[in-house]
Amino acid sequence: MIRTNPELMAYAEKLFSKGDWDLHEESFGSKERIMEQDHRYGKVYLIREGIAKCFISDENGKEFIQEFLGEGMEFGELEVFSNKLTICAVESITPLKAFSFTHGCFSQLLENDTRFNRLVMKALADKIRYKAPRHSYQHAYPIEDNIIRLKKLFPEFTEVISKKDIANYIGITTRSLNRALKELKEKVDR
Amino acid sequence: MIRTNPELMAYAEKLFSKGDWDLHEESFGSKERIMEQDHRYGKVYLIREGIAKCFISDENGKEFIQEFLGEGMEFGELEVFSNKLTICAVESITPLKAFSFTHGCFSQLLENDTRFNRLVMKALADKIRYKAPRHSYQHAYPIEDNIIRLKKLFPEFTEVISKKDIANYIGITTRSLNRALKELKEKVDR
DNA sequence: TTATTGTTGGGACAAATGTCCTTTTTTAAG
DNA sequence: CTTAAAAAAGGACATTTGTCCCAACAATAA
Repeated sequence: MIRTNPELMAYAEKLFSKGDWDLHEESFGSKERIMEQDHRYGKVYLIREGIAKCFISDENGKEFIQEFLGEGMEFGELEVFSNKLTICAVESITPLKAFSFTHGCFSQLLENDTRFNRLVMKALADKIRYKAPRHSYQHAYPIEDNIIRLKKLFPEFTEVISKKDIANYIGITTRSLNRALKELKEKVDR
Repeated sequence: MIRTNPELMAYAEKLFSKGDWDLHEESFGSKERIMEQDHRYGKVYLIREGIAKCFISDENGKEFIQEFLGEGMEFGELEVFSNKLTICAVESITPLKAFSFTHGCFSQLLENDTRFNRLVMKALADKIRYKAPRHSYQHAYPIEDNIIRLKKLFPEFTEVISKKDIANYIGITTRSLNRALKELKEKVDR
């Protein structure tokens, strides 16, 4: 549920400590908006510590959460390749520390550092791999099954993430989430 | 709805005609299963001509279509980076011609050909960009709106793709699709 | 402390969607 | 041309989920 990428994390740490590259660390408080949707930025971020959410919102203000980002996850990287506007907003859930690359620096690293290139490529591939079954599962099964699945994957999810965010992640209303949670508890009690 | 990638297509064409690389062309009839889910293959395909569907199916046999692949779209490339099993099955809808790269060849191209590397990277990024709003939209809006949207994007979609596939793409049953289509027509007639 | 706002939990009803079948239409095969 | 098989359309009903509320309970600021 909260995705991480230890390998990329470790490599970024190494790059940072070597200091050859124009790599910075930025800090954010919790609930801070780091990126807006449909905007243009010149930076790629890589989370060093903390949790953020990456989400799309529509005209009616409904949010749909794409991913919860943990250590080693990047965001803002898609815009390096296509020069389009951001599709997601990113907001910190906990206080955050993140590395930031300028687009230029990120591009140069991709070109000159084969290992970095491969790690970023793999990170992209993983994002795709991860999304596919998630959405199909959410459609195909009732809400209850989805919650059971989340609980197995990430037992403490209700403590870290608000009900609203969880609902927006599954793509349902909080009302439906509560209903499902209640029915689940009743089943367990019986 | 049916995705394409002309840039990558053109570049593959060029690579193929130069003949420096171990690149082959394969042909498939319509409704042929090219890749199974949860299997391992040693090849990456790039569609040269025709349309295929890429889908996940669950234990109950329900299919959920991830993408309709047209010219210039790759599949089987994710497994080059992570050495895991396929998450999707791929089946041709129309007769198909496709380039095939061995994993080895694909990897070497990535390492030695900067332009190829960048094109593949961009293709991955586009797959992510494309998926995000699609799923959020499908959740947030009623079926009818989704169909109107598809019609705008791809007016002739009912002629090429079966109702069942369209329903599996939107993540609904054929019954619901028919109901929505009927109501739409009635609204237009009035 | 006292408002104030935000989060959570849930009742009642409406609307959307799925399930199960049957009928009609189209396509393919003999 | 006829028949079998597959795809499309839709009726009737059940179920799920959403909408619109309101109440309880924090957490926060004044």
